[in-house]
Amino acid sequence: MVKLSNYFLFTKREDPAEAEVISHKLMLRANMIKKLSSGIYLFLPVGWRIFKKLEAIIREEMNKAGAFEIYMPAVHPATLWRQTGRWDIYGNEMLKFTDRNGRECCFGPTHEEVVTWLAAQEVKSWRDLPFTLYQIQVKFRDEIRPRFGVMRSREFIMKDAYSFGKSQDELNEAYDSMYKAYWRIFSRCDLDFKVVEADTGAIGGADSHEFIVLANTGESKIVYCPRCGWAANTERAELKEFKFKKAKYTEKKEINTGEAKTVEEVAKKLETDPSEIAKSVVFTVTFKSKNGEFYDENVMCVVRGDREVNEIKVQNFLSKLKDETVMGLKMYTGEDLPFGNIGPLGFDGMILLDNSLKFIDYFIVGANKEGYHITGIKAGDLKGDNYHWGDFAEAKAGDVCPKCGEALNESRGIEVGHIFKLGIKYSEKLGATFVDKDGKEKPIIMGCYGIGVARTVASIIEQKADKFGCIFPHTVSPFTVGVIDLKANNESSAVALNLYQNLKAKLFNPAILAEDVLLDDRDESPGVKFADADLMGVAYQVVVGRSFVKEGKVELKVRETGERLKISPEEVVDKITEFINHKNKSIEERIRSCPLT
RNA sequence: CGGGGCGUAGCUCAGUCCGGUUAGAGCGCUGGCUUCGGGAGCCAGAGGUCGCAGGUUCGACUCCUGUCGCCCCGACCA
Repeated sequence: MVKLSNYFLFTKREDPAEAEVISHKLMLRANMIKKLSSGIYLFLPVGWRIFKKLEAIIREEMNKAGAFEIYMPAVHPATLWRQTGRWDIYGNEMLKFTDRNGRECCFGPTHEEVVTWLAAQEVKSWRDLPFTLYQIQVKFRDEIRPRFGVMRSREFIMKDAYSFGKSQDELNEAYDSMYKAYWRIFSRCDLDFKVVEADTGAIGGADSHEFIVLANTGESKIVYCPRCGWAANTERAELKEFKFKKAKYTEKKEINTGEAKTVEEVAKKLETDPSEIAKSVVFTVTFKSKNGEFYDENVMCVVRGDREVNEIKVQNFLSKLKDETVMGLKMYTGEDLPFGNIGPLGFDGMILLDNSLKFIDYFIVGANKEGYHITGIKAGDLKGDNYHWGDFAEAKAGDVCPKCGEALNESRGIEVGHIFKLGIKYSEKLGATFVDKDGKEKPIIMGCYGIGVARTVASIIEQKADKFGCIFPHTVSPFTVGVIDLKANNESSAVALNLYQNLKAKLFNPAILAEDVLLDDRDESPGVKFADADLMGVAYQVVVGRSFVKEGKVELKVRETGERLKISPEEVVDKITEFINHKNKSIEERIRSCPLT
């Protein structure tokens, strides 16, 4: 029985001071979540119902994709994480502690180590493969700055899946099947999302895609091609060519640029385009060598002046080049360099040159001397053992699509899902091997696949909310139907109760082990009831009030479209079923648009 | 980790600069009456060790020191 008169719901009229973005404000106001401490939240009945409905969708799709559900512990021994080297790499984001016996532990930020340990324990033969395991479980990541409510919280629940196979083909197959499952999951949430090529970050591996919900408040930036559909995270987007520029200064010459330091200042002073200035940035890069020692090295990165350096690309390039782990990089802060006048000619150290510099005939570099720059430099002038050409620039709108040449669009979004082809990165280190048909012992080939469950809920709100509150499709709405009893007269309440009984029998939802219908029987004014139903995002609202007294009809309102119908109480169940079927059809259509079939 | 801001009733905030009786408002809450289609009205009421700990002072919500918590920005292009 969900009668609001005795339900646990305390909605707020005003925006809480602590919230910045719409989804966070609404989740707090609708009493879906409650903050206990920075980045740590309780889920309350309304919020937990939404969560449970989404969780059930995820579980259903994972099972349909052939994955097996398990549950792994939150607390892990340090030894496992030391074996993969991630005890250090994960750094302060991992919550570490020591138990009463002095054993070092961590609260798991992810589960590659544990699940690979499991596979190492159990898998022996090629006959045992392939399989995919998943769990919906709590994680802890001690984020630098938790933000936006449950969108970036420290403790959070993630669906994480791990595939194990004996060949690249089997990995590809598992990867594609997760891709399709994710497509179905986010389609069933009625989300507008894009799948983009992504960087693999701390998890590691080769191929990777992110599922990004388009929203202006998102923390991810993506570029996508309006013609061929190619899309990538700007951190990752491989750029092959740039719009070619012609330089104003073609003569090689040292010139006085005085106080001009930034690219913009120098370009203004020389009355030319910023793209003609080479932007030189020096990083202090911390490496971890094979024998576990940390050391720093200064590396210069040079991009065309209209570009920005992409640190992740720099990091990935360096770790591949040296075959060592890059722990991180910072801007170099030493006093010995003439900042604003530094350049790749005569710099003592490794120099990374971005391909964008090849798309201008001549450019201007810092002279490594206070107040001076050198004009008329060609890409060919930068030669030597310490020079490395590569892709180090961040993609942005207007860039050339590497697949078809069209100008790219840029958008912001929220990363709700991420899939990786891990390969043998973890299985090798943790001894997860199998004996193949040829009698040889080989490492298992792995993939991993994650969804932020609460983040997905927040992103639905973020993308759909209006001035009245949350909007959900019935698939994840806290209540598919809300019967609002305005207590117009004695008879009307009986009709409302009756409607509620009929609907809840029909709309019992096994996902939440409860009926999916709400009865607002509170002694409140009509405005309060309408406002609360809208705030929570009740998908279909049946109002029993004035029109019932006048004409014996109730009003059916569709939250998403605002559409209102006056119908007799007998028609309500059929009409709602009709709306739901219609919505399901459009969701089906979205599912069918998946590029993988 | 650096910078900024905030902490006063359940919530949103005044008051603090310039120390001085019983610390305020709106919303919410309790009781009563009226009302009943988009956050109703009137009346009566409850609710606060002013984040915490020290200090200065005849006197501290107010000034000083420390501490805890929360939020925002930055930690990236010289």
